[in-house]
Amino acid sequence: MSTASAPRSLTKPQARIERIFQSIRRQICLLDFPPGTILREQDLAEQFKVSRTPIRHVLNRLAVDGLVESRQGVGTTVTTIEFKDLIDIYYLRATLAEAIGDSEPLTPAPDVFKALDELAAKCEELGNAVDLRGFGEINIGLHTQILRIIRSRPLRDVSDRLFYQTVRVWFQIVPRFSWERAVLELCQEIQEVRQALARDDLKAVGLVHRNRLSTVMILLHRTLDEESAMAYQLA
Amino acid sequence: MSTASAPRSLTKPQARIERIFQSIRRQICLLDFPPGTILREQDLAEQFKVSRTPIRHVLNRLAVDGLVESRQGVGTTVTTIEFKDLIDIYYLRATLAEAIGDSEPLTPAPDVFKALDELAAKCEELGNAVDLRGFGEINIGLHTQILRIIRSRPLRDVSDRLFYQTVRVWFQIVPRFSWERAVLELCQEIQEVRQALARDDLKAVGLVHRNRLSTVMILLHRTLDEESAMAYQLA
DNA sequence: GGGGGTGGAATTGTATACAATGTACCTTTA
DNA sequence: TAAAGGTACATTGTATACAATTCCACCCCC
Repeated sequence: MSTASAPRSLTKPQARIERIFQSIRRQICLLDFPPGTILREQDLAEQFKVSRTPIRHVLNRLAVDGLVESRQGVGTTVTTIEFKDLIDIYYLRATLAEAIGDSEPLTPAPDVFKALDELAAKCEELGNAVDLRGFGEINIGLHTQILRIIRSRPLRDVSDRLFYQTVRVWFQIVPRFSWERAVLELCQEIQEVRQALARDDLKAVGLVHRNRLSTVMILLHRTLDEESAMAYQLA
Repeated sequence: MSTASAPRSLTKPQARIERIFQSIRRQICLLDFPPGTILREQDLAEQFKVSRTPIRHVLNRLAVDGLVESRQGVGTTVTTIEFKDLIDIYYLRATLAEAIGDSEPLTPAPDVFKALDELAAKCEELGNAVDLRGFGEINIGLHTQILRIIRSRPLRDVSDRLFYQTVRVWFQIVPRFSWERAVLELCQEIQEVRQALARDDLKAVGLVHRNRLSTVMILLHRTLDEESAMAYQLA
């Protein structure tokens, strides 16, 4: 991934680290770096044209979020989220989604609607051919817009972290499920969020979001049960 | 991953960083380092007998949690949590506390009871004289024990982070309120948590906890209103 | 032919020198 | 005298050399 031309003198160091962090996190969550990938600090340093030091800060933060794991003498590997944790996180996210609307109404910036419309358009196109990466990108896009209407900063921070801990699950779920239905439900959520937003009904936004999270959670439970059954058959 | 997970071995570098992290965080939250304090990396390095490098990792993590803030050329200062954020966090914590009991019952380790009894004893003693630091220590102790009965690791991690973002508020609240009542309510929560735990009623533990958080939240709202009134009078 | 030990290469963790930056104080000038 | 500018110092951010650790291939020995 090519980094933008670096006017280093104009960018504050913390902002640069933040950019690198988001870039690597995105690559992890879109499976450009699939689980198990070994990220070498030296390679990343060369890619981003910095030394290992700021890269280590970024990896350290990713490790706190559980997206990578560093072991001395081995390397920094992209993690696989435990299935059990995945369900727990989805339960948390569903709970928190209900809390989105519990604050005073927040009039969203006008470009939120534009962004949502663009996402909806892209999502429609997805129906034509299976494109998991595109699906992931739209998911991230929707998440980004939902974040923007959450007034409470702590809630925003927690939601963001939990989201990025779980996005990758779609790459496992969709193939075992139905591409058409996954796309359809994503389209529906975007539309419903947009409509709820248009009537300043934050509570509805939260509930729409909660319901889709809940759907995924049920799917995860089903998958877990199937795996348990498989294990039982083998035993 | 986070502080909630058990350290592997105290000899490994990651464990050492974890120890330093918890040490500094504790000192911040007990106001050994009051808000506004400038933490110099060199001083901390000498204090912990390491170089600046691991100290920087720790401070970086504390900065992510919002407990400190680093500015190049100035220093790393202990932050003051915004009042608005404080209320939001308490609302979040109250919401999450209700979710504690939503998982399958978890039989607590026997030493949880012992730890709670010790905390209760210490809390009784607090009634004799005002001791804000002791109050904070018991608060942290209670939190630590409650963490141990949360099965869901993601919920544990989030709860832990939010707790340490808000403990310091007691040092503001108690003086403006009533020392006796604060101690009494803390004692009550410890007792009620212990009782609920004794009958394997995790849901009750969560609700007891939620109720106290809710009490604090109301207090915070009241304080906020008073400050608004003051500002109004001045204007 | 197999098992275990040994050395080398690769990688993360640490220490340290240097660069960038902000603050305070002092100097100079209108 | 006050204000503007510059200079020195302290601090964080970065780069890099070195230490610690791990993995693996190779080889020796049985």
